[in-house]
Amino acid sequence: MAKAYEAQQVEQRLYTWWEQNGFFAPAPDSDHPPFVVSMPPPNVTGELHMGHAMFVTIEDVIVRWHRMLGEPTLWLPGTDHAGIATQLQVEKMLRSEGTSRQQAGREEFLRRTWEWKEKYGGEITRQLRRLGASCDWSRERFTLDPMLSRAVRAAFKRLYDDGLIYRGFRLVNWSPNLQTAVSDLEVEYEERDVYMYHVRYPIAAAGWHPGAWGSGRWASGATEFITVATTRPETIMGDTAVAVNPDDPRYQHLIGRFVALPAIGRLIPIIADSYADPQFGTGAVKITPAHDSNDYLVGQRHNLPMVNIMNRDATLNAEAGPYAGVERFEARRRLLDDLTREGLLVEGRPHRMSVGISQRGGEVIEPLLSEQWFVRAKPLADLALAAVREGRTRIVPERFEKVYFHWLENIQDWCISRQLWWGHRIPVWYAPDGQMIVPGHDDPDPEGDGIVQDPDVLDTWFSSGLWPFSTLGWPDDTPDMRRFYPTSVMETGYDILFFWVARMLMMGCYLTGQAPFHTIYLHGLVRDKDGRKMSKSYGNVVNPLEVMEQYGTDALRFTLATSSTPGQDLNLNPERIEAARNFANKLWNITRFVLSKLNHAEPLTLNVEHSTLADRWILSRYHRLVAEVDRLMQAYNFGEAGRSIQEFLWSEFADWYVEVAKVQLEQDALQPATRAVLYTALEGALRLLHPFMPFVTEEAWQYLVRDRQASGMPVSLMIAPYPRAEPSLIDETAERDWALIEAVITGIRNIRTEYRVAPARMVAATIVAGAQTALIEGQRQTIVRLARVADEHMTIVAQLDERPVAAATLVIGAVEVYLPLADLIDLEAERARLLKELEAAQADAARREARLVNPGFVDKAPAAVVQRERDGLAAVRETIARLQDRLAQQGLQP
RNA sequence: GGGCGAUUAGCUCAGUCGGUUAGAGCGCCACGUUGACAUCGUGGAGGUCACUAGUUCGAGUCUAGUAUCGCCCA
Repeated sequence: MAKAYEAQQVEQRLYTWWEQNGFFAPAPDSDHPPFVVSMPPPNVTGELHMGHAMFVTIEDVIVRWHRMLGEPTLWLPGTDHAGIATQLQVEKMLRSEGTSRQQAGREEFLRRTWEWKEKYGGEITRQLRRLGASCDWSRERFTLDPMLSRAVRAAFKRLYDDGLIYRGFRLVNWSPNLQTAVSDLEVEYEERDVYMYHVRYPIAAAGWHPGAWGSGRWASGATEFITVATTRPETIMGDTAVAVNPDDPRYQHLIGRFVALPAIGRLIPIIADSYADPQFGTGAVKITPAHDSNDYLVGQRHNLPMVNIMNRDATLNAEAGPYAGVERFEARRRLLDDLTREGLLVEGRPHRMSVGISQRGGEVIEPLLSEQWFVRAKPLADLALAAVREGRTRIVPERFEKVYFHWLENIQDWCISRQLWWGHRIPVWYAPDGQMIVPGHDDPDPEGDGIVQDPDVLDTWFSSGLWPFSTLGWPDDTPDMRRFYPTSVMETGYDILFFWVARMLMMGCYLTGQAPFHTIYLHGLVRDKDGRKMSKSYGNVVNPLEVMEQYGTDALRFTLATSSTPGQDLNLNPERIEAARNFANKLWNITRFVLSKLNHAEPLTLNVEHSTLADRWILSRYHRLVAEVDRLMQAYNFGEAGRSIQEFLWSEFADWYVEVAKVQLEQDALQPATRAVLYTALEGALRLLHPFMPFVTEEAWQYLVRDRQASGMPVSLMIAPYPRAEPSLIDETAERDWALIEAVITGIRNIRTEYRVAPARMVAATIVAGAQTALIEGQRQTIVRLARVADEHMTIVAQLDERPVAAATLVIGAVEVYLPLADLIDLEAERARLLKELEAAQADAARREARLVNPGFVDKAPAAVVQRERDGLAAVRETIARLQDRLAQQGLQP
C-alpha cells in the first residue's frame, strides 16, 4: 500500500471494475421487495455543478446502503432534453456560424441539436460516474427516447380525452427573448425601482375632437380630465376602459362617461369596479385586459374588448398607432416625451414594485394574449395533495409539506406549450376544417388532405413529470414497471419541489393510480462559503471536477454528506473538503497499520473469553456505533451518521485502540485476539463508511481482506452486507472501566505538559487506586506506554500512608496519581494548580447538590437521571476530599 | 402582505426524546518526527447558544414576542 492515499490512482479503476461486474444492477430473481430511486435527470448538455454532486452523493449513500442491506436496488439514471436551455446553446452555436435557427429551418435545426446532444450528451453522465454514482447504466434513459416519447404521447392523449388538457386563447407569461410562452413557475420576481406616471386622459365631450398627436395641441379644447396612474404607459394604446372605485366620491359623476385615449384617440368607458383602490395612485386605473392579468379579470367582468398592441418580439403592433414597430421600452420613452409635449403627463414619481423576469431569458416578462395548451391543474393537484395528506408519500424534512400543500391548494392551470423546436412536439394535428386530431400513438397520414401538426412543443417538465414511470416502460405493463413501480425515495433539491416533484405526484397519481414514491427527501442548496449562491457572474463557483482532482471524490462526497442537515443549505468551505481528504488518508493509514499486523495464514476469530479491557471496549463502541448509524440512516440523517463513523474511526479506534494494540501485540498471548479485534472493528467500520466514501473504503478493504475471500467473503465491499449491531457485545462495564484508564493516561499527559516534562523522559508514578486497584494493575502496560511512565517506577497500590511530597497530584474520583517530579515541582505552582482543580470540583458538586436537594427534581426527573446525578456527586466528592487531603498534607492549606 | 429557515467558539457547522461541565473540523498557543499516518500526534486556550418573556424540577432544545439575515409564495 502506498504511504498516502492517492485517489487518482484508485477511483477510475474501481468504478470501471464495479460497473463491469454488474454490481450496479438490481439483483435479479429476488423475492425481497426492491428499493428504487429515479435519478433526477440532469440537462443532457449541462455541465457538472455542485448541485449534481450533492444529489449524486446523497442518492448514492442511500442506494449503496440499501444495496448492502441486501435489497435488490435500482437507481435509474438518465438525462433531460431541457428544451429551452439546450435550444439556447445550439442557437448560440448557430450564431457563431453566422446563421440562425430561423435560417436553418426546423428540420435542420433539430438535426443539429441531435448532433450536439450526441457530441456533448455523454459528458454529464461521465461526470456522474466520476462522482461514484452506483446507478444502473444499462437502464439509462433520455426524455426524448422513443420509449419515453411514447409515454408522453400516451399521457397527453389520456389527459386530453379526460378533459384535463385544453387549448385556450389566454393571457400567458411571454418571454420576448425566448419568443415563447413560459409557465408561472418560470417567472421570477424582482423588486425594482421604477416610475409611477400620472397621465391625464381627456373626457369626451360633445364638439371636442383631438388634434394631431405630437403637435402639442392634441388635447386642446378638452375641459375635463381624469388622471390615471401607471407604471407601463406604453400599454395605454391597449386600454379599453378606465376603472374607478364605485364608492369613490371623487369620480361618481364620471362613471359611464368616455375618455379619449392619448395618441390614438379611441374612446373608452369609465367603469366602476372595486378593483380600483381609492388609496392607490390617483384612484383611477387604466384597464388593459390584453396586457395585465388583473386587468384581464376586470375585462372579463365588464365584457371589455381586448386590444393586443404587441408583437411576439415585444415591439408594438399596428394597434399602437404612431408607435407601431417600436420596441416596448423605446415606445415607453417616446410616448412619455409625447405625453409631456401634449401636457398630459402630470408627474412621474419613483415607485418600488415587483417585476416578473423570465427565468431563462432574463428579460421582463410580458403578459400576452395567445393561444396555448394548458393542463387543468386542480383535479390533478387534489390527487397529489391527498397522497401526502394521507401519508402515502411523506416529505423529509416535514416542514416542506406545508409549502407543498400551499402551492397545490392555490394552483393555476399549467401552460404546457412552448414556441420552441427542441422537445416533444405537441401530439395534435389540425385538419383544414380546423378540427383537432389527437391520436393515441400513430401519427395521422401526413399526406392526408392538408393535415398539419401543432408547431409547438411541450414544456420539458411535462415529460419530466412522467419520469418515475416513463423510464420503466409505462404505459406498457413491462416487467420493470411491475417490479420497480412505485419507486421508493425521490431525492432532490427543494428548489424544484414545485417544478418537478409536485408534478410527478400529480401525473403519477392520475396516470398510474399510485403515488410514484413513498418518500421525498429534499436537500438544501450548495452555496459558497459565505452563503452566497454560486454563480458564474459572481465568480464564486466551485467546480466539482476540480475539487475531485485536487482532493479526491470521497473527500467531496464526505463533505457534502456531512456538512449539513436535511433541507438546510450548505455553505461549502474548501477547508472542510481538505479535512475530509485528510480523513480518507487517515483511514488509509489505519488500514496500512492493521494490515501490517495481520498474519494472513491465521483465521481471525473473536474470542471474547480471551479479550482485554481495550478489546471489549472497542467492540462495545463499535456495536454501539452500528446501532446508532442504523438509527440515523433510517431517519434520513445521513450527515450525523457519517460524522459518527468518522468520530469512531479517528477518535476511538485510531487514537486509542490502535495505540493499545501496539502494546498488546508485544505480548504473545494477546496477539491473536488483538489482531482479530483490529480486523473486525476496521473491517466493519469500512462497511459502515462505504456508502459515504466508496473509493477509499473499497480499496482499503480489498487490501484488508485480500486473502480472506475464500472464506465466503464477497469480492467487493459494495456488495458486502451492511453491519448489524450485536447487543450482547455492548459492554457498559468495559466502557466505564476504560473511561477511567483514559482519564488516568490523559491526566498524566496533561501534567507532563504543564510541567514541561521532555517528551522523551520517562516519569515515575504512584497510583493509589483503592477499589480500582485490580483494574488499574491490569492496565499497567497500557498506562506505562501511553503515558510514558517508567514501568519499574510505577507503583500501583490500594492505599498509601505516606504520599510523596514533591509530586504533582492528579485526582480522578477515588483514584490518586502522584508524579514525583522532584526537579520540576514548584510547590507554589502545584498549590495553585490543585486549587484550581478543587474549585472546579466544588462548583460541580454544588451544582449537583442544588439539583438533588430540589424535591421537584428528585420527584419528577426520571430515576436514571437522578441516579446519574447521585453517582456523579459521589465521585466528585471523592475528588474534593482527596484534593483537600493532598493540600493539607503538603501543608498547603486551601 | 403571508409562510419558512437561520442566528451556537475567530471561521464553517453539528447538537437525536428537554437531563452531567454545549461538541467537531479548520484556525490559534505550546510541545513533538517513538516504524500506520506531519494529509500526523500530545496537551491547551477559546462560547452571556441573537435578544426578551414564559412553560418546566431542569431550556441551546418547547411556547410567545422582538431584532438581523436569507429563501419561498402573493
